[in-house]
Amino acid sequence: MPAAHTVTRDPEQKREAILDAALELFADRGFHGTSIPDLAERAKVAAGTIYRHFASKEALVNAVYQREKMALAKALVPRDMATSPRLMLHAFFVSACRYARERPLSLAFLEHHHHKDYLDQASRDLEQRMFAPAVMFLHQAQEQLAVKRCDPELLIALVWGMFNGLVRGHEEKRFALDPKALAEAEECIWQAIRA
Amino acid sequence: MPAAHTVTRDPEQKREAILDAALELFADRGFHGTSIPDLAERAKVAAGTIYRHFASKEALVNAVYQREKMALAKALVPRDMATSPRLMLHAFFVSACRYARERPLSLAFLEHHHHKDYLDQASRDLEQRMFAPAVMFLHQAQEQLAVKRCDPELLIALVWGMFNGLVRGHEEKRFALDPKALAEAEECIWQAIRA
DNA sequence: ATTATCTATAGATCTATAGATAATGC
DNA sequence: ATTATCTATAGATCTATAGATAATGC
Repeated sequence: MPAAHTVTRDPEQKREAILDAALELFADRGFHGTSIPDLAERAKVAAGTIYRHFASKEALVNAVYQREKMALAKALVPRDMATSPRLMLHAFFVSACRYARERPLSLAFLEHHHHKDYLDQASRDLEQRMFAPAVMFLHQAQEQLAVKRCDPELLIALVWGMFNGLVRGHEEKRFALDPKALAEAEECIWQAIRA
Repeated sequence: MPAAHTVTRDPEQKREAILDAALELFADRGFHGTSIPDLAERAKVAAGTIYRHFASKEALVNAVYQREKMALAKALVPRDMATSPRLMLHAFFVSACRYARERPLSLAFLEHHHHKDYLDQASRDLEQRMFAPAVMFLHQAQEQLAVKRCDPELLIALVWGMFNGLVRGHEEKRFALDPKALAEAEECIWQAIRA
């Protein structure tokens, strides 16, 4: 049994603590706005310890990016492709809103660090994988004549743009996102893409 | 006539050169990612000169923010309120796209510096003034039963979100914004908000 | 004995300013 | 003579590391 003042020594736990602190501070102040001592203090870890887990500050931000991007991609993957296009959009919208509610810092971090020059190729590649199921769904829905026959990438940009606008407006307290507002927003998104 | 190696000494011109350099570098690398020597080099000015024109780095970024936000607000103000809601949206969309095409750095800067903690009250207040005409237009269009009767702020968030998604997707070369794609996108936006 | 962590700090930045220099106005 | 600009640098950061310390495994 360790002494009372002893802190955790499980390396994996420290690593997670550093990643969690990095998510919070990078989301809040940005990459260049956050210093290693800031991160160390928030993670309750010495500054030097960070460099035992990550080769550099850039390697750390890439690790956070990949962890969060994969978490978001997983949260948005559809349960089943069998239902109607309208119900598929509903499922997507509900999943996205749940993620925004449960992991707001993750979404803010991903928005702020999108396509920054310190992100490496592995981080950038996750962008493609994230929207791949959505592109497939849209193709299918277009063949059923349920969705407008534009470039699926264009439709995705519009839908994701609306969702981001919604999240941002809510964060800035320009409107509340009660069930009524969410239902209205979902219907707007559907009208935007339906054939 | 000044000697050949002499650089400009018009203070107003230096000030503009500093603001222009700041727009470019802050848009590209962010506030904390840009140093005073970086700015001085880009503006072809000595580092000390920047502090003669702006009290601090924060005062400089606020000056850029206010200049660009006002330019965008001016570009988006409708010429006349007499036409139909559909034509009003068309005029807005055309204006926004022209701004994105002609001043891409301005739009990127405003997106990246939106609601950052180093922005002062004067910078934040411009947000309200920018969307005021849009809110008025939406109220009017709702009374004509041309636009969905949701909270106008919600509709603005969706429309502006779609426009941002469009610009970002284009920057990332996920799709081209030729006249056909622009017309399709405009129609999606209209379908999203129409009654 | 080995390995993770912390302490302390080297060396390279960064913001901001003080004082020297050069260009204009009277 | 006055004012903008530049040069040089003080002082406060920052990233990253070297070496000391503390916790575990054999």
